[in-house]
Amino acid sequence: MREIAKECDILAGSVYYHFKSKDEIITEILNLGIERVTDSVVTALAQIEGNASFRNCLHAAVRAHLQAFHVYGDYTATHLRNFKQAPPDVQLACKKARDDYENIWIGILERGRKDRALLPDIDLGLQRLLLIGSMNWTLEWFHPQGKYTLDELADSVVRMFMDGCAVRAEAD
Amino acid sequence: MREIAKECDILAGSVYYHFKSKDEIITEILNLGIERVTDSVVTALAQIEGNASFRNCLHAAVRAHLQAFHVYGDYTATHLRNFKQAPPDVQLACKKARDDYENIWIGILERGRKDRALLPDIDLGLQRLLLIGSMNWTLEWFHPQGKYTLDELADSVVRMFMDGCAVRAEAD
DNA sequence: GTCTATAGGATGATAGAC
DNA sequence: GTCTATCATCCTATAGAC
Repeated sequence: MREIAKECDILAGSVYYHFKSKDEIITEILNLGIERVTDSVVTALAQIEGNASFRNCLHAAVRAHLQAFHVYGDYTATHLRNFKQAPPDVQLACKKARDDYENIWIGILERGRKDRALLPDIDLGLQRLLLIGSMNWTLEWFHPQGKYTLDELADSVVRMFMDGCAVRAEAD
Repeated sequence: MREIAKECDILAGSVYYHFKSKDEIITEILNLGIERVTDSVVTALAQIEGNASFRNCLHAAVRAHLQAFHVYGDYTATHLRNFKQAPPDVQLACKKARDDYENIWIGILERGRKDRALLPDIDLGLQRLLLIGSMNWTLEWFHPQGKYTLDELADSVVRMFMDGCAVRAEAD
């Protein structure tokens, strides 16, 4: 609380005029994090043409998700890093926003299946969690100014999810 | 420190007979975490036959990595969850063990390329980080007693990494 | 809306007895 | 090897003045 107050050039006690408790601050930060990444993905999807392929939609969503915490998003990065460690009632207060965001991804992948762009025999729930996991874990190692650009990262994520890395038998 | 001591049925001050500081305890826990997952993967790779395919090797390593923090591994899970937030000198004290473990995965994927099992034009460094990320993030959502078994999880990870989820054009 | 002042408790760590 | 006792500092939060 003292550090937060200092950043605002006030003293610790004064923060309690704006927020009832530390947990209320955390709740607001975590919810802002989900709102930002939701906005980022929704906006990206709205900007592509109506007849874009599933692959292009997926690519736009992946890029927007990654951008949300690597380029703009302190709130989103904080959400990803700290949600699991937050107190139970704080986690509960984020549930709706998290579910809404999850449903966006469920919708994206379901569309892929409907378009026959995704294999019919895979578990979309499991694949979705692995896809999002591969993106979220980039918080641990990716730096936008480093060896790879964010666009290269997004390309690789889509490519691994869609095509994999294996050499296919030529007789396929 | 008081909680750690309680778990050992001693008092907080007595812990300092065994460890110089809290950071020394953290360092030891984090290093144990890497040692355990390293052992798990090395053992799994040693147990498969010498002429096993790259895909089988990868599968064994993936399964061992996931087992290390979902079945046995409190130390490994703690490492994954807390390394990034640990003090700089603690992180430094884990560097060697982490590099050694990373090199195991680099070796696995390089073998895949040498065997022509992996596409020649992908960046193995980037793919490795995405693969490991998709596994490590399962800490956030996977429960061994839940909807999916650990074996199903391992299968899905390998399948996404190798084959992807996209329907391939039949004319390929 | 911010301040001063402080309550009430937790924290990491130490000194010296046993 | 563990204890008692404690230091010095940190923390979240509150009450009341300005």
